[in-house]
Amino acid sequence: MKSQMASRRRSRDPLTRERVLDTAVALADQSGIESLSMRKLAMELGFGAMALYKHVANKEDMLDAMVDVIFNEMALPPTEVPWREAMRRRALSAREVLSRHPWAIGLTDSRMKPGPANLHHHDAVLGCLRRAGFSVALAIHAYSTLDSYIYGFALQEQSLPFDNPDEVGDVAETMLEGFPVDTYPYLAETIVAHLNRADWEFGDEFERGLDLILDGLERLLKD
Amino acid sequence: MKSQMASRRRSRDPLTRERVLDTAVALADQSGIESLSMRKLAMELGFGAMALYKHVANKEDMLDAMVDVIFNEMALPPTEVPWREAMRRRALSAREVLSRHPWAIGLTDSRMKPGPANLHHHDAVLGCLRRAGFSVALAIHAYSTLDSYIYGFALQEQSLPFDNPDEVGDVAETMLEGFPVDTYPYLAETIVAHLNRADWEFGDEFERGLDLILDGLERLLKD
DNA sequence: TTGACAAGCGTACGCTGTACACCGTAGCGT
DNA sequence: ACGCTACGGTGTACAGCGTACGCTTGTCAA
Repeated sequence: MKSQMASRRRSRDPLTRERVLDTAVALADQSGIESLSMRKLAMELGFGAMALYKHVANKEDMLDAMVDVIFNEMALPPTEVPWREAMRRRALSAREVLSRHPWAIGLTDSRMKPGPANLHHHDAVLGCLRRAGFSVALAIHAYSTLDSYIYGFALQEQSLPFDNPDEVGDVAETMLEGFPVDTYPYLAETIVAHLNRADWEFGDEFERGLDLILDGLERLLKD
Repeated sequence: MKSQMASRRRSRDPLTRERVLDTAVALADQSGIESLSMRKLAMELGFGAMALYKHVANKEDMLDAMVDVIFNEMALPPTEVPWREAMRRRALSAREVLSRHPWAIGLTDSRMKPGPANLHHHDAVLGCLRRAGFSVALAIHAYSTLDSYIYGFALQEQSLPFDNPDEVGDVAETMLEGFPVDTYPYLAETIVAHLNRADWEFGDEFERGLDLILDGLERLLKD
């Protein structure tokens, strides 16, 4: 009789921190971080709002933990390949994860408290570089440059005014109508150029820039 | 008699959109964007909360406009110097502005509506590159790579756990106490290395990475 | 059996953004 | 000179937010 009751509500298994965080991430993915409220999250889980606070100190703490959850999704640099390929794979994975969870990027705002997954990731990346012969200073430099690029690209990608490649043409057209071509001649030129290349994907730029940076780092390492 | 009254309150001159935006930026700079509320902003200006809405459609609109205000602060690439130097100066200016207004970085979240200053800036940068001989595709590539780096660096800088170079030593020490050295050996190594270099500034990394990217772009341009 | 403890609930408080009705004044057409 | 309109600023009100606090209930140890 008790077990019959248990299956009435889809979420009547007990609440856990993990379940809270995973659901919060899912909700943020589908509706945006700004619309994620404790009440809605609790309702989604089938509990009262205050139940969450038994598993999470407060919303700040929850957001920090959510960031660590998505850090956990990013692939560590594989150890069995040369540093350049390892860094490349990690970067691609990081970008992919960040574009699945775009809200995580802006969340670093004043969020200067790294979680364990974050620390572990940092350690793995630094280790990969050090073992490949990078000095401590050069490893920091490489890391800083690569991560700046990765996060920055994700940030830009997220704020593009289109969501998928098909829309590029439409957006370009409406933009051209909107503003005077002679005020922004180069911008206009660029947009027109993309009207004719329906196959263009902003995402492809990522690997080109990444390789440019990796080339530079390789050169620095050789000296 | 009227003019005597006029000087009673420091803000009794009429409200303008510009005054609203400037004060909002100042308030965000000093107390963080998350504590910027319409009521507090209005009070700072010496008006009722709803008075703001005569000059700003809503908070979203205001935030968009604030971003454009800080875009206006960033130096355009100068036209009288070669492209590489022009890009370099623009990048340094952009970073400086973003580090004075850190809240602006995270604000691009879903803020895919560029203001006029933003568009003008884009146009100037693209123009600088095109005039220097970059093809449209290469100009986009260069722009995307540089801006990703600039924004990403600002993002990272903002989320560092220290606010000025003097604190680096202290933070490093407390971090080392906090976590097991053998769990994060490379991280620990890196921290220790910085304990001994009190003169290190994360900001210096910016120019090194920037030059690395500019080197790469120069090579691409030559082909 | 008792007693402690943990999980979840309900209510309430102070804060937020902003819709709406209202008012005084400046400027304009007549 | 008169009246009208439009505009800038105000006050109130409402729904939604994060969360402090006290309560109930179920579980397990002693």
